[in-house]
Amino acid sequence: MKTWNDVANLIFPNINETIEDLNKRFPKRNLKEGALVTRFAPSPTGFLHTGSLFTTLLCYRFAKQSNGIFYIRLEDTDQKREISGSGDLLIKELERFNIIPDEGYLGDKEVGNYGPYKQSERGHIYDICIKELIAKGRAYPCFCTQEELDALREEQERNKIRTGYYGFFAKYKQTSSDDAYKLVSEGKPYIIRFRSNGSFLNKIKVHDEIRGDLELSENDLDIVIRKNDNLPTYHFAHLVDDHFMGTSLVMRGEEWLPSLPIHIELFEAMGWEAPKYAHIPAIMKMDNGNRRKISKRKDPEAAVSYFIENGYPKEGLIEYLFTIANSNFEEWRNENKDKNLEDFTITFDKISKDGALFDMEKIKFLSKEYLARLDASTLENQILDWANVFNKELEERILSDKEYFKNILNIERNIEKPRKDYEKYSDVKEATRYFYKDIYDGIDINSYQFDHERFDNNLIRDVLSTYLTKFSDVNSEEEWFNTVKEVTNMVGFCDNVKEYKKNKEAYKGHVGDIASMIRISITSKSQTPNLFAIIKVIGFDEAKRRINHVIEALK
RNA sequence: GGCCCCAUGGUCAAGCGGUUAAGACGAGACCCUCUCAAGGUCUAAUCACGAGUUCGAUUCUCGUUGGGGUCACCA
Repeated sequence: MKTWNDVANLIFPNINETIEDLNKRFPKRNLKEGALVTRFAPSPTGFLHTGSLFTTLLCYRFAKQSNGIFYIRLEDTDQKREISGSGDLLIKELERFNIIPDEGYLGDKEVGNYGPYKQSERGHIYDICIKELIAKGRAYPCFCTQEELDALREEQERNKIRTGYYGFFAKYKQTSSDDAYKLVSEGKPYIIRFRSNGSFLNKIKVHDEIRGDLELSENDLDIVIRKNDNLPTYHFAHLVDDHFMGTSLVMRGEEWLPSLPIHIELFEAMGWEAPKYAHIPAIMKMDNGNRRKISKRKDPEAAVSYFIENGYPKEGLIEYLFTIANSNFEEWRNENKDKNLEDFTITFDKISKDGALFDMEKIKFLSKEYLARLDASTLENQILDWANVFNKELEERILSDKEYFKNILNIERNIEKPRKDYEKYSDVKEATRYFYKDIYDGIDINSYQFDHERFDNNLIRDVLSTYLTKFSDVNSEEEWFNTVKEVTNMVGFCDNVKEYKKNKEAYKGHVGDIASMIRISITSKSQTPNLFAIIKVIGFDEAKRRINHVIEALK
């Protein structure tokens, strides 16, 4: 007669260590009361997902604000879906968002005493646990073929009963240790399943940090814990890793909630204390009137790289994610505009229970807000960083005269209510074109947006010529605008817009029309920041040259 | 379909048995103004429905409806 212990030894002849040995190798962390250990555990299957960034941001903050540990573990147990190099990329993208792990898988290296932090390198550890589970009779080999499993599912679906490998349908659950031993030694292919003792009819009480007390059906599924590639499934790897790595808080997407009973039973079977769980709602998107989870396939904004490539400041995205993470964040931010994110304490009870619709408008608003509050040098550097990778032409233009570019950025900046012109770095290129002589000279005069309905070329030339006779290099905006008003009166326009509106027939136009002609001449555009500020940046002589240039061109 | 989660304006949401039901984004209006971007002031817009508990329900309970998730040798 063979026992389960014999089966365990047959399957794992070379495993001599025990769970007890592992407990010694990975001792309990010595952290002070309340310190949380959290982790980001990505699969290396592509770029960083906006939803992952969201969850990670929360994990990171919870660890940091409690003086705990945040680490990264690479969940690379699905070799079929793995995209090589994406693990490194994930780390780099996280770094860009100032998420610096205390330990774990860091791309080119690993830091920390609880490794390895790549699941594909932890096979030995899982096997030790599985071996003990088999010896205890809580796991067993299952010899079902994929075809058998498919047939089972089909049959269950046909009979409208719950699908899955459980109870009566668990073909090898009742197989004796003797028979199992025989089948394994015959070389029949198998995988390892967990032996559940649960009943679907029983309810278990579980606590979720976000959702509170929940009543879920007990698990009765004999889930696969070791696949035929000898690697564990997510469920089992989660159990073992989060136990030995000392994770105290597991934050993950709410799609994991249905499998929570599995994890609870797994922890019980091992005799380990389960971590706290917090299931984060998914970020949603409106699609044809229906909500759905944002998906990398359909939604560009589901990839964090979308924001980076398009030149959104990372701070805008982070601020946005905080507003949907904690509903009191916006209020706090409005009262503490200059404080760092780290000064805000996030709490579980302010995390929404249902998924927010992704609001691009709000990100734009927050990005504008952020960029407007930066000083010119910082902004210049950020734009350069972006342009260096994504827009060489812009980079070259800025580098041709950094000081000049900074002057442009400084227009109406260092004041209480700074301009909000840019929502992303990429906006700068178009918005600042006319400041550059060569670009300005290349613009077709016919594209200038003069109001030809009201003013013909002769009148415009007359106005500009008159203006040139009065135009001088003054230092204050008031002085400058007085000149404009003076010219306004000289050419029979009204220097007061309100006055003009009351009595339109008496004048050819108003001071705004005059300013507009000058503006268009100098910038080629009808909408610009403060004209005087622009003249100051490009210089009096250049402004004069441009006006002359337009007078000539309009002949 | 089974199971689970969720439900306040267009969006994010405050509220935790009695409120004129906050605030932010967005929308609209007006003011300011040499245009724009802002800024200021204001407006419109929400408790999914039906029972029950209660003197009183947005709030508590149940049901209905709706939305979402999940049912793999993927995570």
